[in-house]
Amino acid sequence: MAKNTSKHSLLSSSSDSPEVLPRRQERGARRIEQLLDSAALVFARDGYAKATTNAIAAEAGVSPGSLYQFFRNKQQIGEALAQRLVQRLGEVQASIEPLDAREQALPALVESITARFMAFHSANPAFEPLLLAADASAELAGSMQALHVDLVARLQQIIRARAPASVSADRCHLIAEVCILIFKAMLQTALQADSRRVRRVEAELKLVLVSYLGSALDARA
Amino acid sequence: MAKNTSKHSLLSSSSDSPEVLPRRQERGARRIEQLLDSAALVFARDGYAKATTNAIAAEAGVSPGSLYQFFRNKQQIGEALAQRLVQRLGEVQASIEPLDAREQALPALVESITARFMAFHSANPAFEPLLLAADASAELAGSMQALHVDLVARLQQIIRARAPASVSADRCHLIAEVCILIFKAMLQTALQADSRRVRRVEAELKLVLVSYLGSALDARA
Amino acid sequence: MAKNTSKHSLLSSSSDSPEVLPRRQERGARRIEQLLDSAALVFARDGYAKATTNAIAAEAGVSPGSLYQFFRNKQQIGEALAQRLVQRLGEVQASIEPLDAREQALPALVESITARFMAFHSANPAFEPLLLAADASAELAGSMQALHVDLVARLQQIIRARAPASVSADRCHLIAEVCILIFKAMLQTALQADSRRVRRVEAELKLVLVSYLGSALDARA
Amino acid sequence: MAKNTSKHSLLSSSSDSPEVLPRRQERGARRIEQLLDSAALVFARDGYAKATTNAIAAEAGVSPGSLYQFFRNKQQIGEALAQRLVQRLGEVQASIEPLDAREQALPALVESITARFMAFHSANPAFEPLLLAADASAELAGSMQALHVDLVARLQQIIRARAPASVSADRCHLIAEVCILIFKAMLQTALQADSRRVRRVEAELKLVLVSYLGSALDARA
DNA sequence: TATGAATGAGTGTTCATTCAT
DNA sequence: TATGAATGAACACTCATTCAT
Repeated sequence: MAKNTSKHSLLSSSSDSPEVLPRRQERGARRIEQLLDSAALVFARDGYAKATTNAIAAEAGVSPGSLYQFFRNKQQIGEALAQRLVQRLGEVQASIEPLDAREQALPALVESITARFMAFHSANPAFEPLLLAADASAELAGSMQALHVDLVARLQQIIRARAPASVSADRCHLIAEVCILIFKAMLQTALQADSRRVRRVEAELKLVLVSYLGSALDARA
Repeated sequence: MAKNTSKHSLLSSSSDSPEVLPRRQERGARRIEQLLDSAALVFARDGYAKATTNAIAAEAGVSPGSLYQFFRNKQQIGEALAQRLVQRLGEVQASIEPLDAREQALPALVESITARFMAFHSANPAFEPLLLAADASAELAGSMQALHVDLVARLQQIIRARAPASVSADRCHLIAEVCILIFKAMLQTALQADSRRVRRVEAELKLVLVSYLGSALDARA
Repeated sequence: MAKNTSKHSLLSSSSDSPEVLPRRQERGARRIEQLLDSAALVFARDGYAKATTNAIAAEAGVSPGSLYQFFRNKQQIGEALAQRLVQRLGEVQASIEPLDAREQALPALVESITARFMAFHSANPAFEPLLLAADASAELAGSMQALHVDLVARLQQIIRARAPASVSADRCHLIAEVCILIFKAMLQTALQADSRRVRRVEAELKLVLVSYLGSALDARA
Repeated sequence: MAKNTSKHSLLSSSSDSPEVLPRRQERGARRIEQLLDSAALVFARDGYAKATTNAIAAEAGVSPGSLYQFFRNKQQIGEALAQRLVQRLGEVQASIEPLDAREQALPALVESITARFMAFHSANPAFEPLLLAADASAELAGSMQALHVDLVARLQQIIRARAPASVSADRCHLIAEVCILIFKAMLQTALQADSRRVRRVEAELKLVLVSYLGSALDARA
């Protein structure tokens, strides 16, 4: 039942699971985390395409060969990173109490979702380069798709809680998808040097979401 | 009418006569167009980062060396392509009669702008990979910036024509910028195989824009 | 006696134990020697400018990539070779008992210095192409400068031992420098096919040196 | 008898030869001179090996194709330049009254020869890079050999005039050869930035020559 | 398990030379 | 004759991946 025996769980410890994990696996899991951290750093610094596996290994202070003990190839590193992001997203959401979507005013709702999204982005610097790489070269599309789907699913739940009965589940899904698209757009401006401009664009995108959700979730729609 | 509207000449004209361009330069310009066409194809197929200059040359049916007769390096090919997009955008806009922005209903306005944008995208397959490359690696950021600025400026004009006096030019600029961001997001879904889903997302993004512009350009705002 | 007199290590030692060098590093150092040998051969055969890194790798029986595991680029290969020459020069000088410069007659002194110089040249076929490359393209000038300086310094010592007190250290330096210049000129004839002519020129250059040193070190000068 | 119908003669004019040269050839000769001037410049700037034919053409303001109308390949350009140097050397020598070798004191003789040599070097910036290229890659050795031989022959004459009868022609040749070697060594220092050092070395090399010639031409030798 | 040397196809780019105009 | 585009083999160098130790 406990799903968090997953190797890569940040929270897993040797005692939280009834079956005691061998030291070996534990060490291996720690190593993987460490390597993914380095990969995230390098991807964030150089972008996925320009990042080299050697640079990742060097960043982690291990040899290239060691890297390949844990990952079949570069792509798999990206995929594992994406998986980790999915998982962390889950942890974040689980750790905080769910938004009281029904009660909050739309602007406040958008504000809080946005804030979380941006916070997640800040805390996970590999988030955005992976998103871009997935769009740009389709080699990561598969694994990032999982992240996308996860993101959409989470948002869909919130939206459904808020939507009038007249709005179908399917429609909610679509709406969630579009919101995610807009969040991604936001992400890409977030990198820019001019932070004042970034803040203005962010504020504006919140307005976009509020307006859009206002129309889309209108009971009369 | 005059032939020297030659658009992309990288060659310095010997300036003998303003009227007649030497055959040589004409041929050179044609070659450049042809090479850019091939580059666009390859960028669209493989993405900017994975595209190789040799592949571009092969696609154009010329030797690698020929490519470098016209472009200093790979980056410059991307830049020239971006320039060409800027210019084509201008041509498109010039060729059609200006939108009567003041008269059209908001949905119709959004519809027509979107349609043009998507048509441009379809007609220029390199548009989107370049956009992505610019976001992903910053080596094209400079030249794509120009395209972005151009896009924003054009949209800003339309928006200003439509906006009430209470909305400042600066704000119009911001609004235009945000719209472009949303258009870009649209682009990225446009590539997907499932065309039905694409159409639904597109329809939804139009709703996004209509809602947003409705709020943003509201005289009472 | 200790093994860690390893000479050319470009690798940072992990400094675990001063006594026993890891096998790895030893192998690496050997490989570097081997690669430099091949480089010396190829430089000697083709000259520095025309030598290709691929040819050097092929000569060493390794892949091009292997070369770059040890050297950043072609220039660095030349530089490492120059360093090795400097070091070997030191070894040679250390291995033989110092010339009793004060006692020997000038012709005998010149003869023995010349003989060593030419022997060194014969034993190190890359000596001369590197010297030429340094003169011709300035990209190796820096590292060959070191060799030049070393050469001059060694000769200066010998000359000072011999010179009367009236000759300043500075002047000795200049004299040494000029002698080295003449040695270099000698080197360039040493390559020629006609060995009889070579021997005659060599004999003549010794006369040059004897005459010159005779004048320059004359107590009355 | 008149040997200066040679195409490349700097001094040839349409009237100095009994057979009137067609305009075509005249123009061609001028073009060749012009191209060689550019080549000299580029060789002096970049060295022979790094100089590109395209750069030479560009420097001359002509197309690469034009260059190959006059020279079969890069090597031939170097060779033509060498030939021109030989010829200019002849002109220089012819234009000034011959050294009164017999009368001058040795130091004065050396001084004047050196001065001419260095002046020639300054006036012909391609002199030295070609010399180096000839030594470094043997592809120019043939044509530079001609220059070398010419140089030696000229010097041999002077030396013979000065040498006592006891010194054979053959020996004079050898002496001349060695002097040229020393001159070349001088050339290589002449490029250096530190002009004070250059002058000191030059002075010293004159001493070398005086001492050497003093010994070599001594009647008792 | 960890290392780091080894691999080798492939990358962007160059440049002497040719050729159509 | 002059042009400049075209050529293409070659170059220096990279990097994802493998392998001997």
